[in-house]
Parts: sequence; structure tokens; C-alpha cells
Amino acid sequence: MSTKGFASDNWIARFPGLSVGLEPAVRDRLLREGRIAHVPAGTMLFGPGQPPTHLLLLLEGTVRVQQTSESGRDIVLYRVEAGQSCVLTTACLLAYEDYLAEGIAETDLITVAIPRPVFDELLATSPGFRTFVFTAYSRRITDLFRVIDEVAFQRIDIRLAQRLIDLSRGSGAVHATHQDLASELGTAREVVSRQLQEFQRRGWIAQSRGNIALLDSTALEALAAERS
Amino acid sequence: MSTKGFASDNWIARFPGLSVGLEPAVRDRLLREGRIAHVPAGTMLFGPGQPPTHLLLLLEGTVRVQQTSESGRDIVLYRVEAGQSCVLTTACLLAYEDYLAEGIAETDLITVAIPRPVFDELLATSPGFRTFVFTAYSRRITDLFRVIDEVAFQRIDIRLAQRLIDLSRGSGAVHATHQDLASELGTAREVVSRQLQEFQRRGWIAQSRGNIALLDSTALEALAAERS
DNA sequence: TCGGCTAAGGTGACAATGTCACTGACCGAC
DNA sequence: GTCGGTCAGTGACATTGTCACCTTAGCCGA
Repeated sequence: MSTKGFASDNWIARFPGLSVGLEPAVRDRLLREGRIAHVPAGTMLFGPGQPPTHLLLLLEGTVRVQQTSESGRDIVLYRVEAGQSCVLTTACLLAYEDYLAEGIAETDLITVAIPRPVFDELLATSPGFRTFVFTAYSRRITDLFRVIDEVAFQRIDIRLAQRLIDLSRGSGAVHATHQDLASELGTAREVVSRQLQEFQRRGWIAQSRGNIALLDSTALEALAAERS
Repeated sequence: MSTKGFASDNWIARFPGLSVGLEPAVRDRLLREGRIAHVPAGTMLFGPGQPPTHLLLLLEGTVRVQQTSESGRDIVLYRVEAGQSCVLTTACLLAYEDYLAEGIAETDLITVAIPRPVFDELLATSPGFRTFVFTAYSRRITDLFRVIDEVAFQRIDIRLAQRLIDLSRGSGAVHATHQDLASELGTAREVVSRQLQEFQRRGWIAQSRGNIALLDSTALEALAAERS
């Protein structure tokens, strides 16, 4: 968690996609021009009215990318983890249209910002960088495909079980209100409440205000593994 | 509709994103290396087990990109029209993961295939080509965001009315079975049947086997314009 | 410490959508 | 013609979403 480790000469090693096959000159350019910044949790990194001007690389923390519908409900599209990049925002830079999605720092972040001109020049000069960018794109698009599949075709109890497991990250607990979970899945709070009651009835979880303890992760995983 | 018009010296003019700001050398390279092909309707251009090896540009026709869930139901993600490109397939080329989506020629097509090495070199040498590619990406991602919003938050009658209008393209009729429309929207045939009956009861449409006549497009558009 | 404010969560009725099983209607091949 | 398959209609039911309203837990100032 120390920031000392991110002196400007070694952060590239944190990115699997950049540390392999990247030309030395490109590597130097990134280290020279990439600006390391600390961002507090809760910051909106991009969104309607906040056009991004950089390619963001994440050294530490998590960014939640979500979409808010006109009716005020929202759904989480994907998360950007440390070692990944917010590539979809780069498309925004060049886009003819505004994005509907917004990116929010879920934790305190340490980021590297690559200015647009540098991004553009690296794309031009470095096959390794191009591969990095397109691979990252591909991952995000796959994420979006998965979201569409889940929203359109998956039962809500299965999706909720999956999300509880994901959010717990093995800690055995999830800090989130029912409304938070509803926003994760793009559904209504009452639906989450009912499903959680059912999970509780089966002894899989225990609830307290704003907190859910996973008592039987195995059962939840079994449900999450079901296919419609 | 004649293919004579696509002699290898002028097709670029058909692509708004390519005809403006493209370097002459790049233009020549595209014309020299891009291979024009005719593809019959119904052909699967890419999909599971059909990794694409080219960037596809569409001179004529329409490509439907859809996703099939494990349960066998599918949903249309977007369509590629003449003058656009199948850029998402390029991410597939570089991806670590397979795509779940498949692209199907909805009509007879005339395409230009850009081989991977040429695509890569153009990305490197041409800012104009880069802009073209990223703009196309951006458009598709925006499409996916819209699909997610619709599936998660829009009423089915509104979505059906929108789709009927889109598919009719002003012709006043839609050639599609109820099952086809269900696949468009990612829902069940019975749901479409019931909604169409309601539209018919209101005098907005007339149905015959595999065919729907739009009698009152204005009313359908009014419904389609509603927001949840 | 008390009271009240606010966010979180619970509940029941109902509407909308999805699932299932089955039926009949239409259409082309023979 | 009739046969077989696709297309569409239907009712019962399950699941999910919506709405209105309520209770409860925690916080915070008086």
C-alpha cells in the first residue's frame, strides 16, 4: 500500500500488458510523461460533463464504472482493478458522442495519467502498446457482453449470489446496503431484500444494517454456478 | 446497387470516416491491399469458432451482430450498416478471450477486407486511420451501453415499438416472425405475441404470418418515445 | 439522556414479464 | 389432397418490478 514503491522508474512492472514486449524507448517515454496522481475514494473520474483527457492506468485501487438510466436507476458495468487501464475513456476522447457511463473511485487510487498526445504517439510507434490497448478494449467489451447476457437471461437470485461472492473477495462479508446491491445488478431494492431474506432463511447469510456476512459461501457458489 | 461502382479506385469515398483527413499514401495502401468480396446473405462472418482475420469494411448490405445465451435465447446487439466497419472483431484478433457474439450477413454484402498486417501498419502510420478505428469503436460501445440500458430498464412494449419502427425503415411493414422479434429484444416469443396483439387491438398494426404492417406509425413512435 | 431525524430495511398488493405446456392454423413438399 | 413442420394463440403459473406505506436502527443535537 505504500506509495514509495511507485517511484517513476518501476511502475510499468505492475502492468502485465506493458512489461512484456514493450520497446525500451516507449518504456522510457511512459515513465517520463506519465504523471502519477493520488485520487481520493468517491471521486468521479469521468462521466457526463467530465470528459477525460488522459488514458488512466491504475496502480492501486478500484474504479467502478456504472450507468445511470433516465429513471434514476443504475447498474454497474464493470470494475477496473490495479494493473488495468480505463481504455474505454480513450474512445470517448475521439468519440462523436457522449458516454452515458461514469467512473467512480471506489477506493483511494494511485493512477498514472498518459496525456492524449503521448497516448497517440505511443499508438503510432509501439506495436506492444497497441496490443496493450486493444487487449484492454477486448476485455472491457467482453465484460459488456457478459453484463448484457446476465441482465437479459439470468435469474436474479443467481446474479445476486455471484455478486455477493465477488464483493466479499473471500473476506466472508460484504459491506453494502440493499440499495447498493440493487444498483450493482440494475434491479430494485425490494427485490434484493426479498432474495436476501430467502438466503438468510436458508442459513447462507446473516444480515445486519449495511452489512452481510456470508455463512455458507459454498452454497452461494453452488447457486451462482447454476445456469438458467 | 451495382457492383461496377466499386472499382478499386473509389470505394473509400463511401466511408465518411476515411474520406476526410486520410493521408494519400494510406489511401493508396488501402485501395491496393483491401480485397473486395461478395458475401451471400446468411453467412456467418465471425463467431465462436470463426475467428476473424481481417478488418471488415461494409460497402453494401447489413451485418447483424447478436449474442446467444447458454439457454439458447439470443439478443441483437447492433447492426453494421454500409459505410461502417466491424471494428469489434479487430479486438477479437488481439484478445485473450473468445467472443460470445456472432456476426451474420443479413443481406448480400459487398465488403472490403483489410488484412491484419495492413491494419496494424495503418494504425501505426496514419492518425486519420486511428481516428477512424477509435471512432468506430466508440460508436459500438455506445451501442452496447444503450442495449444494457434498454434491457435493464425499458418496458418491453416501448422496446418492441422502437424495433418495429427501426426494422420497417419507413416501408410500413416488417418481415419477421414473432420469434425473430423476440430474438431482437432478448425476450420470449409469447411476450412478443401478446404485445403485438395489443398493438393490433389498438389498430396500430395488422398481422399476417411472418409479416407485420404498420398502420399507425405515429402512434408507435409516440409509444417508442416514452421514457420509463 | 431523550427525542427526533434520516437512512435502511420490511411488507403486501398488484403489474409486468417470463416460462411451460399445449393447441390450432398455415404452408410447402410430396 | 395429406403430411410434417413452422408459426402463432392461449391459459396457468412463476418470477421480477412497482408502489405505497410501515418499522427499525443509528446518529446527533438539545
